Amino acid sequence: MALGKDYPGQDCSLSRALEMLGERWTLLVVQNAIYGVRRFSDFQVRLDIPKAVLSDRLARLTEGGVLEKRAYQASPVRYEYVPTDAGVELWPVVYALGVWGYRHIGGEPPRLFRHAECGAALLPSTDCSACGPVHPRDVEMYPGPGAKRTDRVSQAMNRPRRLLVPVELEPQA
Amino acid sequence: MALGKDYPGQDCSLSRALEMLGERWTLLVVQNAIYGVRRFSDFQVRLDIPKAVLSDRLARLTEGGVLEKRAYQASPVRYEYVPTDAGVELWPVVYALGVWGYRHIGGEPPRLFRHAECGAALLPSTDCSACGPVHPRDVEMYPGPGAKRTDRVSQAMNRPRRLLVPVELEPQA
DNA sequence: CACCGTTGGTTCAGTGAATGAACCGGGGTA
DNA sequence: TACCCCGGTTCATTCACTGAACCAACGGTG
Repeated sequence: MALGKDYPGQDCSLSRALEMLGERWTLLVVQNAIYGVRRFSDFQVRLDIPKAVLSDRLARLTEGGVLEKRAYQASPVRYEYVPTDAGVELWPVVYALGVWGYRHIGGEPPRLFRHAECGAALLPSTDCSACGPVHPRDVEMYPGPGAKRTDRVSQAMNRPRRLLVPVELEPQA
Repeated sequence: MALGKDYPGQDCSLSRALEMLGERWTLLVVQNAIYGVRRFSDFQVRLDIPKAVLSDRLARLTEGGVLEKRAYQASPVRYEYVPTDAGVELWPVVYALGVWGYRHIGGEPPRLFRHAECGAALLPSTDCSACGPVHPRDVEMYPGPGAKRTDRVSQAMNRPRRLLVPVELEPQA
């Protein structure tokens, strides 16, 4: 969406945010990063995203300070992409858009969220209905009736789990 | 972004929301509709958006139930686009993305927001720091240090005003 | 040693979408 | 009559997305 062609002349914070996040796939990558997806191949499996686009999006998000790229092993060197603080602060955006999609476009919710400390559901905002504002690390995600994907990464995410905790795959059968 | 090419196989509410809202310009159109912009030419002046794209976005948002198109006069027939309830519910999304853009990309905020009843600023969420959740119609917007646009529509929006109230232009000099 | 699998990519041709300029048509207004 | 406003449509060019093929480093297997 952006890539050299910005929203020219806009004085708006929203347009600046969309420069970074508004391209196709970008916000889905960020969402999955918050859900704990870390590795190139895991993003690819879960999103069915063309490799060239994923490569571009990860690079731009890294450059823009939303994700951090780091080697999690040497020889062979392998990379993971971890949300920065700025990335974690996109949780309200991702959640609000998801709630809107569920409410106004329909279908079953594929994932539900509750405050891990007290078990209460989140509001339409990311606040806990009992305790108020909740950091995403204290949010537990569990599968809802709309969960349909069967790839290995999605399966690993189908157990109740906290946000931001890295997804670990089962060793392959 | 979408237009026949969806996010195939995604079971996610976010991807469904992005089908409707994720194309270039779409969220900026929604934002301005919430700010009170109503007419084709006013969107165009404020956004510097190509007419063909604006036409497409307004049609898709109307079809998707985010905006309602209605004639505000006959002879000559003239149309306005007004946010539906579903459109108004995008206020938290628009606000959260704007806050993120301001915090993490920088620049001065072009607009500030306060709870009209009590005058207190909004939190990073759309809640009032004193009173809790606030409907957008009770939010007052006023220009911040980053307001730069000089077109007639932006000028008309530079007085403190409630969200959702239609922008009325001064008769031209 | 040859070969294969995994991870994390790049390259490239084809297709679809955005851009910006030109044009259009129904009414008012001078 | 001529001109302007509003709300568009059309079209050639440019740009981005897609999907398939390819690549390279390394480890493991026979």
